[in-house]
Amino acid sequence: MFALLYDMEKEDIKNTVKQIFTEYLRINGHRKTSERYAILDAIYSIKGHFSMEALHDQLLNEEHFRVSRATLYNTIELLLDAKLVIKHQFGNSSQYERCYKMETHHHLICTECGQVTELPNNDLQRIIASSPMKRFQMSHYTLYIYGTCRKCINAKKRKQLKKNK
Amino acid sequence: MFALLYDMEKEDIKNTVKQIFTEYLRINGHRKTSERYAILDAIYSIKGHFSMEALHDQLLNEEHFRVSRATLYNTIELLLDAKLVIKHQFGNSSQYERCYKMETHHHLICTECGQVTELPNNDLQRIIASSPMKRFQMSHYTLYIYGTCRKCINAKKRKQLKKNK
DNA sequence: GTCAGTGCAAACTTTTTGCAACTAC
DNA sequence: GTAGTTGCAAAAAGTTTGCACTGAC
Repeated sequence: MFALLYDMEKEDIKNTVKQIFTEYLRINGHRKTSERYAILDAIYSIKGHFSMEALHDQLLNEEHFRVSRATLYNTIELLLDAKLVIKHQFGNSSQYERCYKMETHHHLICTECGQVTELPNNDLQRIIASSPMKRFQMSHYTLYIYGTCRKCINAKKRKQLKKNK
Repeated sequence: MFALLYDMEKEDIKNTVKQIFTEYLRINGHRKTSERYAILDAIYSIKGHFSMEALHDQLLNEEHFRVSRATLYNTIELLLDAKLVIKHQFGNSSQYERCYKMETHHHLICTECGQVTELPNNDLQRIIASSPMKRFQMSHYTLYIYGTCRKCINAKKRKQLKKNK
């Protein structure tokens, strides 16, 4: 039952972003192509952040929809502009994330293994949003906290112990 | 006189990071090569953030020292590990920045023109540093605030006015 | 019918890698 | 002398671009 409700909500969001995107395309004189809607749908089916490759795979394997990389990059650009997607740059390749109705969260990035986890913190969010900024109109922000995750802390400890034996 | 003092302080910092690096190399069993020290020196001669290309140019033109890209990437890796340099990823290429005795600052990134400016904010810094994080050992963080800079806000306004005429 | 959008492949940019030569230890 | 480092060039990875074809309007 709860799962069903959750799925309905997810479909709601998908429909809403589709409407927002349609409106965006209309205002900016862009065409409504099946590729663009397929890409938007795929993105809003992915839970966390994703790379271009992952998005391409999602489309191909889950939605059985093949698009060229050119179109992918093209469409992401529109979605960024429409504020439906946000771009990150941890690691070596760009990472993207859907951002409509997403809870605010920050990113913990392990410099040992590259794992990215999310850290919700509303207080921090509020403070940053109300931070005084002269001569600058803020649209969004990203906070990346680098360090060592539990797993890698333990791995390091084991390594150290072994060395001292 | 003040300029002189400032220069002396700058030399002080250069010497200190040199010592830290020497110690780092010793502990980790790496060799002390002239390339490594030249790169460190070049980095601490650059004021803000820099790309690999800019660093290569700085070495070639200002310090008259030629190193291969392989060595540059190699050495930056050591400097990151030694916590003497921090890595950013705005734009398309990685940007680096010296971080010994740097005042804490955050980055305002204009999504129109790509300009990056620095925003000092110690309150924010304190709050982030004391933010509770389970199972994660923080080493450093980066806060990027995206939006539109004054120059581009004005440019937009002018464009809008022109349109409405 | 027109032209924005797409797919494809080639080009470009940034970073990584393999290997021979070099040099710090 | 040995093994870590360097330079070079080639390869890899990620992104952009040019061009002919397609399809939204």
